[in-house]
Amino acid sequence: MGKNPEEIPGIIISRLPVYYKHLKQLQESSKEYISSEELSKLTGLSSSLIRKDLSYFGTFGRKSYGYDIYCLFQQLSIIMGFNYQKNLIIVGAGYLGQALAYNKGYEERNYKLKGIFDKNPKLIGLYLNDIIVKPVNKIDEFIKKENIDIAALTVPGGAAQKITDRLVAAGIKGIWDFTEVPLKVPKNVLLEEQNINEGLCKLSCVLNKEFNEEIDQNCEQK
Amino acid sequence: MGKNPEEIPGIIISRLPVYYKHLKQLQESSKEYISSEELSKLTGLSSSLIRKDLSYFGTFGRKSYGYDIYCLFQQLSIIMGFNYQKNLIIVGAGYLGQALAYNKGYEERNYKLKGIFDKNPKLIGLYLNDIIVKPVNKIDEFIKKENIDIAALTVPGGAAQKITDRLVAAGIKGIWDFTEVPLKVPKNVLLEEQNINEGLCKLSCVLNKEFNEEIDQNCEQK
DNA sequence: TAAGTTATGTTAATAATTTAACAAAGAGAT
DNA sequence: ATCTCTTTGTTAAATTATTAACATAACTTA
Repeated sequence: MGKNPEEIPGIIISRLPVYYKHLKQLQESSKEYISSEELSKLTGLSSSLIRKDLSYFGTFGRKSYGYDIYCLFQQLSIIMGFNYQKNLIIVGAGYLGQALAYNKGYEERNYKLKGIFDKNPKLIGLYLNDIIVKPVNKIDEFIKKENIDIAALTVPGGAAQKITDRLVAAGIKGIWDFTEVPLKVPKNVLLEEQNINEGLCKLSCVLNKEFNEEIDQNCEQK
Repeated sequence: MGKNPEEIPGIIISRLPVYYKHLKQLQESSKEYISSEELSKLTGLSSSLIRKDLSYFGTFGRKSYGYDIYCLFQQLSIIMGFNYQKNLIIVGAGYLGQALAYNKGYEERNYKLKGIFDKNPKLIGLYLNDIIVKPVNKIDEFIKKENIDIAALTVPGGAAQKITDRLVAAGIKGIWDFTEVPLKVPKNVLLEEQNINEGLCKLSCVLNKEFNEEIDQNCEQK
């Protein structure tokens, strides 16, 4: 049929990696099928929600068996676009950029790390995971020639918007943004904010809540 | 009053770092007040939603002026628990662990990096951002003695659950999880999954959607 | 001091998401 | 072949989240 104009709800997309992670692990077991009820126990999501999420993309289950683990994993891979190659560059070869250079997650998702760029002369020429760090002034040409789809942005906040504009002008399709500053990109460019420190915010926010509740309880007891 | 038993909805918590980021940047300008309407333009969230989110925590605005940028920033910091110190350790001193050792985000959020652990003898003894890498067998004692609240987990997937159990047994309050595997923790321990590669999933999922739509359109034209 | 603006905080309406319920399909047992 | 059991995919209900509307408060100008 082709559910063309309808966008996949972001909230569903955000759960796909959860299913993916568990199905990947399940493949190491001898289990062949898994029910939505079992998946529910593993993921903490309700079985109803899992069935609904999956049914959004098609009919993958088998009545009274459940889902074929291998097939569902393959289907999810296709849904998440892992079946064709995406070309990636890293912009900023500091500590975080280096960690991304050695990240193990690219291959299974069919991302191909094509280049690493920095403006610091001390880093240029360095090899990271067999890829040489190039000067950032070659970046525009490289994006066009090598058909780069996605740029991981790990530059200091002050430089971020300027380099972003440049990436956009060169035709980048998506930015995997590790900076801490608000970036502006045109609507046709994807911006995926991967703010590391957001996790710290959530953790202390909830810890703080629990901490305050303890205090409240102590007060009430008096 | 004390809104005790009610938990802060996760969806609101997830927007707090967005407000925080923009207010931080706004402090560099000479602006003193900002309206929900202006914040809406910056964040892309509706002004109504912004007012509602903020009103969840109290009455911070001033009629016909808007919000005092500095005060709101301070309030958000308190809400997210940045007003008291959280002690942090990094478990796993590989590339990602090293990047986290040099992460600049701790100080402003009042996280204190107290220790780094690894089992690899080649890494033990190494100094990362002036902190020595210790052997992982000292970790239990360290957590208790140094009152560690949060552990950043950057070990290989295979070792993750085992070390998690150990952290939990030692009394850790939260785990900032960078592994790719599903972890099990008891309900009283916070688990914040900071899966780096989730961003790649979302990016290619949406790119894939657009790619398929282009194909669909080409087919229809025939 | 009154009229006109601005922008909040909150209530009401709408939309999105999740859960619950169940009919239908299929498998296994008798 | 029939009965029972399992588990899906889907429809309906309940819940949660977002947007729109507006009364109220406070500032500005005349």
